[in-house]
Amino acid sequence: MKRSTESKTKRDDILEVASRLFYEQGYHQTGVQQIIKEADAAKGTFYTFFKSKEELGVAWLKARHVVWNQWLEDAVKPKRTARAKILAAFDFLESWMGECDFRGCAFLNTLAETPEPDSPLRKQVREHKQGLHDFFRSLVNEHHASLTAAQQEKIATTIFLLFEASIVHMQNFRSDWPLQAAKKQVTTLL
Amino acid sequence: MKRSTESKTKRDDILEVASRLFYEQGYHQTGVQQIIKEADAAKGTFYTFFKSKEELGVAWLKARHVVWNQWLEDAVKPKRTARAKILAAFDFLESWMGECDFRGCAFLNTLAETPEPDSPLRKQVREHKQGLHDFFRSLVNEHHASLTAAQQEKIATTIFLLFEASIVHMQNFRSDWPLQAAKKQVTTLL
Amino acid sequence: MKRSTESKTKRDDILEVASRLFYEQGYHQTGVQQIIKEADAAKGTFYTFFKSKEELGVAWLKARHVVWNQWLEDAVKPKRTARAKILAAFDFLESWMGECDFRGCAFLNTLAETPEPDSPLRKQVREHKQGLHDFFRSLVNEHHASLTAAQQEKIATTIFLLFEASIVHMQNFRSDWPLQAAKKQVTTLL
Amino acid sequence: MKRSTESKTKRDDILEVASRLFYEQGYHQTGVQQIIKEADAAKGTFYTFFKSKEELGVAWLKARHVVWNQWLEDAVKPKRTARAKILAAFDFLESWMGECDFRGCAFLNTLAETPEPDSPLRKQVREHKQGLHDFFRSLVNEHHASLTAAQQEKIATTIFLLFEASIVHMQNFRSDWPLQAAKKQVTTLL
DNA sequence: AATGAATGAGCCTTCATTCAT
DNA sequence: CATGAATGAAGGCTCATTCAT
Repeated sequence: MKRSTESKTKRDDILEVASRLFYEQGYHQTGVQQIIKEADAAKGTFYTFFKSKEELGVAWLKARHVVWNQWLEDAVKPKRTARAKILAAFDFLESWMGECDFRGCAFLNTLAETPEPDSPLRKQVREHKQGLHDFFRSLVNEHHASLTAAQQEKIATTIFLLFEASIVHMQNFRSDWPLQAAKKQVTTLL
Repeated sequence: MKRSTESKTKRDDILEVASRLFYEQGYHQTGVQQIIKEADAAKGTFYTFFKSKEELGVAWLKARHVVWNQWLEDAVKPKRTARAKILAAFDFLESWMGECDFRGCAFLNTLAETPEPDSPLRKQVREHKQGLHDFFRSLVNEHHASLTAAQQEKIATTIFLLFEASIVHMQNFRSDWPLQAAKKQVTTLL
Repeated sequence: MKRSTESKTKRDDILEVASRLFYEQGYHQTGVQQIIKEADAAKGTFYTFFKSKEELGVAWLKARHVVWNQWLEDAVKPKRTARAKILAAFDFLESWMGECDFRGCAFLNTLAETPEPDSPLRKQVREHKQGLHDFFRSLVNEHHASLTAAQQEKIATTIFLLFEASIVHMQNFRSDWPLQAAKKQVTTLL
Repeated sequence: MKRSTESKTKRDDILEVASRLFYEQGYHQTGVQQIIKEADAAKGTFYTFFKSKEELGVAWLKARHVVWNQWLEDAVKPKRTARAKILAAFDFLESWMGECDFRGCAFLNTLAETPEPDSPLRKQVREHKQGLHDFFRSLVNEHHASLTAAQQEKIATTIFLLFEASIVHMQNFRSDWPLQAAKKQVTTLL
């Protein structure tokens, strides 16, 4: 029996539960005990699969990276033009925030929780955000193909920053006005 | 012995030490034990002054609000025009980030660490950020006096969001390119 | 101004609050902090009047002794015969138990809480119960004047024990059936 | 290594030590720290086996219930008649009190220490005492088979109450006179 | 007479991790 | 693979008491 296709392993259970809890409660506020309890696993089982809590944290962010990017891609795929894709990214933000358990960006939250800049967790955060920045950059380059590289970069980064700050302040104020303002501004820039 | 004029009270010691540790390590990662140890205080002394760790957290953010706003005001005061004041705010960000122990924004970090939206900590965060938003709004209103309210609001919020995201990603990437891009964009908007 | 007649001293406040809390929560479960807080007194004030928590405990039991005996006497006084007085004592138990905050006998509870037999608290308990035993003894002697001393003693002690166990098990079962059974038995004995 | 047959588990150590300390010092006066120290266990080990101190308290009372009932049964078993069994119960009391560390009834002490009537601890107390009441009731019914139910009940409850108060006041006065008086009275009733 | 800062041991509980089975 | 007993430091907080003012 190949587990990968037919059934979920205990490792998957743990990762799944941890992902939910890390996101909802924060990485440091979530204990290994709670994770294994909700995943119905034993202490030892946990450490069979993960060398440490931090390694689980990294696995979480790696999986989250894939999942979140898929969400973004799914939202953007239907659109034809680069401009429409960028705006669709902001629309995605709106629908994401509509979820009942919106707690902002898992990566930014982890960044804030993790002082040590060289920690494995922080590396995942940087990689993920690098990727998002690149995402906007290539779309802007496509849309504003005639602009200079410096001009393109300014616009791409602006959009990236507006996107990021929208997430943060929707989390903060529990309202979508930051997103609406950002979207308007982005429209102007394109 | 009049403590108010001659010497620091133990309460001040505790708050001072806690402010440093909360900022450097995060609120939840910092234990009461570490605080009192570094403040050279007894357990009981802590709870003579603060009903709970959370209350200390609130005291920290309240003090931080005052201190940080003073930094901003000091940076902005020398400038005459509203436009110059806004740009000076971004310059302040640059010098702030230059500090060896830059760990981003205490308020945004606390936001990320604190899932419960109605927690006293989160209230402090909202108040502080509301104030910063207002700060940019009034300067934009002054500078762009002839624009419609809606246009003013869009610009003010954009600047606010760029400011915020700059902090977050300077913390994330440990580099000032987010700030430079933001500043360029803000210059364009004014 | 004589405080004793005109106004309550802080000492009285403390003793009054402590009496309530000791009875409701138990002696050991009640902290000095809670007492002074509810009595609106300072730490130092507490120790001005009471050398220690234990001394306050003794003061509480001494006062309780007086108050409780007064209750009993008030209940018994209207009756003319010794027999009626004894039965009135059991009736008093019934009305006492009817109080919303009935928590059994302060003295027996303190006995149970206090392992050290020679503690000042335990001494108060013994004195109080000695007095109650004497109370029943003299009434039985009066009622059964013609019996031998040994016979009198057996009856008096039986009544005393039934009285005591009634209190304990009304506290335990939160019902008055122990009292009703005891009263019936006592009626038979007289 | 099969623990169940060969050696005592740490859980047993903890429960055993706790049982002694809870009885000797009282439930609330005994800290988890002291228990694990005397049981030579780690903090975490304690909470591997018991969800909370209260749960340990309940486990203690449950075990005590079994043990104590066994003592009683052993004392009563040799006797043939119901009457003799009842008197043997009081004799058991006497030998029990002779133990050097007599501290009264664990259940009654816990009752006195625990204000909250619906606490799990209080439930154990009620169950245990219910059982003891039943014990006397069935013996009285057997002995006084010809009496009415009401008469039986009065006698059974009287005996139960005399039994209980004997324990309490042997603990209080550190003497067996309460027991002797109770026994004499019980003899009269049978 | 009264204040409240200061102490440090102790409260119950959770932490991340190891390891023998 | 999987279990769960075992560890000991640390979590936030309360305890009874002292003492300088």
